[in-house]
Amino acid sequence: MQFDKNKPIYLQIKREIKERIVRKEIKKELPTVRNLAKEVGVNPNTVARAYRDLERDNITGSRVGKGTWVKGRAYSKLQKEMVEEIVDDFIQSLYSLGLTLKEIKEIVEEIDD
Amino acid sequence: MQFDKNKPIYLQIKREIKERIVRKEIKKELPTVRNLAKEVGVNPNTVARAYRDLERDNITGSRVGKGTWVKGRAYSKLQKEMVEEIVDDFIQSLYSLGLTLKEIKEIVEEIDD
Amino acid sequence: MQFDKNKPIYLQIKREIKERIVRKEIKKELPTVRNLAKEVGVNPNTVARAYRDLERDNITGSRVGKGTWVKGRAYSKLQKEMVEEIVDDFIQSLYSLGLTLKEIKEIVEEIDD
Amino acid sequence: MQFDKNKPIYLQIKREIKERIVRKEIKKELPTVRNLAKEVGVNPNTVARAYRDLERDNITGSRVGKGTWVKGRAYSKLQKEMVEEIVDDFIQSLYSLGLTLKEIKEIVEEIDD
DNA sequence: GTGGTCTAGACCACG
DNA sequence: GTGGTCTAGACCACA
Repeated sequence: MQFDKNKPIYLQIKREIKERIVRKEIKKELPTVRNLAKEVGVNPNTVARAYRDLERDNITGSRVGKGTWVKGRAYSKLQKEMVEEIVDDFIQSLYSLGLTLKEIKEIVEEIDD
Repeated sequence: MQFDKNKPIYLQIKREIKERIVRKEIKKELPTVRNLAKEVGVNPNTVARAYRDLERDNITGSRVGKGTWVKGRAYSKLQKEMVEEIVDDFIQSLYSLGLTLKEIKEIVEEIDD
Repeated sequence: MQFDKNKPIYLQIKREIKERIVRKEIKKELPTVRNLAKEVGVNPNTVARAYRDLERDNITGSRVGKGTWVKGRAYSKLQKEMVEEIVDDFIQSLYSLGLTLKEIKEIVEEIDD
Repeated sequence: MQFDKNKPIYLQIKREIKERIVRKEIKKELPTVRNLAKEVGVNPNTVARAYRDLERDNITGSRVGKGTWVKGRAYSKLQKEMVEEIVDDFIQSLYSLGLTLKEIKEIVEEIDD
């Protein structure tokens, strides 16, 4: 995995996990701390910190000896929350530049990539 | 001014200035370092650093005793650059969640705020 | 049964058993390891560990083929010990916040739940 | 500072800080991470973790280069929250042993330590 | 084998 | 000088 060196790695891992959950690549069990650490090439502590954050946000649960898993209702909640946040930030950012909602919609309509 | 504590203040000030330029609230003269520092409630050093960055990015020019001003072609360049970056990030973020361009456009169309 | 994830399950089970003894819901015979494991939804090993602890603390006795039982004087001893510990912890915790015994007593008097 | 080896040190530090705030021994500025680490004899990372937790709980704020401080309304909120939690736990624990509110109140009235 | 905690030591950018 | 991040490596108790 490639990391943006300007952002904390543990936050990038956290986001990656959340995206995998929303894309349904992770349905229940998360990789173990050590396995993911090896996979992405970082220290296990760094992955553990991302996992701690996810659990604090009520997205995952864990138990020593049992592993880490996605909580029951996390998927649908996550999907909705993340899309909303991204859209809100987008609108807000363009508002800050003085664009109107009409102009924003026109810009998006013309995207063809 | 409210600052997001996860991002360096000097970068938030820099962005604020750029937004004011794009919104044409600043047309030529920037506030003095001291005045802006007082206005947003931070150390003058922090504002000075933002100003240094803006000059390095060729957006502003300055001379001792003459203050700081927006360079000639900065406005149109800035406007285009910032909008592009915001839109690209937006599309990329939703792609990462598995959405298609069609779905993204539908979401934006339905915004009514 | 609901478990506090910050405490070892076997300790929570141990406590649950002790509470049942003090509440006289268990007078002599303890449930078998397997039955209790099924009842509370954990691995029998975890229950077995709790039972081992109880026996080590001289609260229960067991013999193969005869099951596990509460020892003769355990009830009154347990009752006294547990209440004392809870009360001491309570007083100590409020002392740590700077409250006086008088204030603590007033708080308790006003409870009406 | 003495630590209970059965509980995570960072949680004990967190609690200690909260108690100091409620007792008004800390009014605004917290000790720096490194100073507190030296004072209590643990690794700075351990103190940093406690501080992170406090900030997550909206009790403190911090900035790199500026230090850590108690947030404006944290004191009164903390005082109330901590007392409530301790009292609730106390009542709940004795309920679990089968005591009635009347019995609990009698026990507390008789404390003379 | 699992997550959790802790130490030691390093580096970084902010203010 | 400050908090924040990261690595390396160790130990622990739980399941």
